[in-house]
Amino acid sequence: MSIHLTKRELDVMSVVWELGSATVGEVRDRLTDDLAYSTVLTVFRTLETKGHVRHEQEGKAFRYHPLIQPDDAGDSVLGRLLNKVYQGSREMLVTRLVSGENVSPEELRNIRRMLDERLEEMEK
Amino acid sequence: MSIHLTKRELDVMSVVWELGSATVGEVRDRLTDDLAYSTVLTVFRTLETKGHVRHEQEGKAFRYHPLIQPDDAGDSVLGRLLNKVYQGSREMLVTRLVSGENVSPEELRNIRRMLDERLEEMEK
DNA sequence: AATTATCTATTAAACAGGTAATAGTAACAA
DNA sequence: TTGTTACTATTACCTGTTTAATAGATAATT
Repeated sequence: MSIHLTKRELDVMSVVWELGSATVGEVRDRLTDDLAYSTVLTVFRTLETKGHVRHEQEGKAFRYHPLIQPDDAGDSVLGRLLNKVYQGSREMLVTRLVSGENVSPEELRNIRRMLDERLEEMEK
Repeated sequence: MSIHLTKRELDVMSVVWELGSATVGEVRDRLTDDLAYSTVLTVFRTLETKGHVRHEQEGKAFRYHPLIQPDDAGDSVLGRLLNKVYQGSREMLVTRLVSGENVSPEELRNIRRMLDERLEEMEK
């Protein structure tokens, strides 16, 4: 049902999503942790086995394409977080999300506007 | 730095937070998955090793008390989710959080009000 | 053509997570 | 006091995750 990614798998998928598609080398260069080439390759292998990416040949290398989107992976985490940590209260979760210094007023206003639109949508 | 809980650890902590404190039996009774007594005990053991709970004797049983709060555990998950899945965009995350059928207009309005208050707070 | 660099494939090993059986212990009930 | 019950302690096993060394293949370079 819901997709679970391990920490490393998420690290790799994150880069793939960001770039649209990626090779082992590209991912390796972007990861903060300095992993061996074969390590990143192994992660891609498992991701492919699980059906989360596919690859095509590009020169001598493989280029990997995502078969799942961020939301697919996010939903399960978000759901568990919501229920197990914030007792199902979206408000509590968002409250925590927007507390902290580095959150700009603009971002808050954007979120508010999004909520307005969604509320209007629901009225209809 | 940030606290990481595994799936089962989170299941157990969730009950402990909800009840304020809990014994192995109490947790076991509340979990949807039917785990052996010793399984739940083992999870408590690791939680205690990691410093997330402490216990005191109560009759012949142990009563476990939380040493971390929901937010402590939530922040790391939320942070990783925000950065790896939603590319740092809180708006994208909240958008996904409030999409879905079972979100009431009231809840959305409450969140909006919370944002208003927080925005006002920032003006000062 | 030979060398070098870059890639994939294979294999494996160390570690963490999840589960529980079994043994031992303490309290309680008859 | 003896048996039963509810608990903790110990130990172990299986699976998945993470990491990488090494070998083999392919492309680029000189």
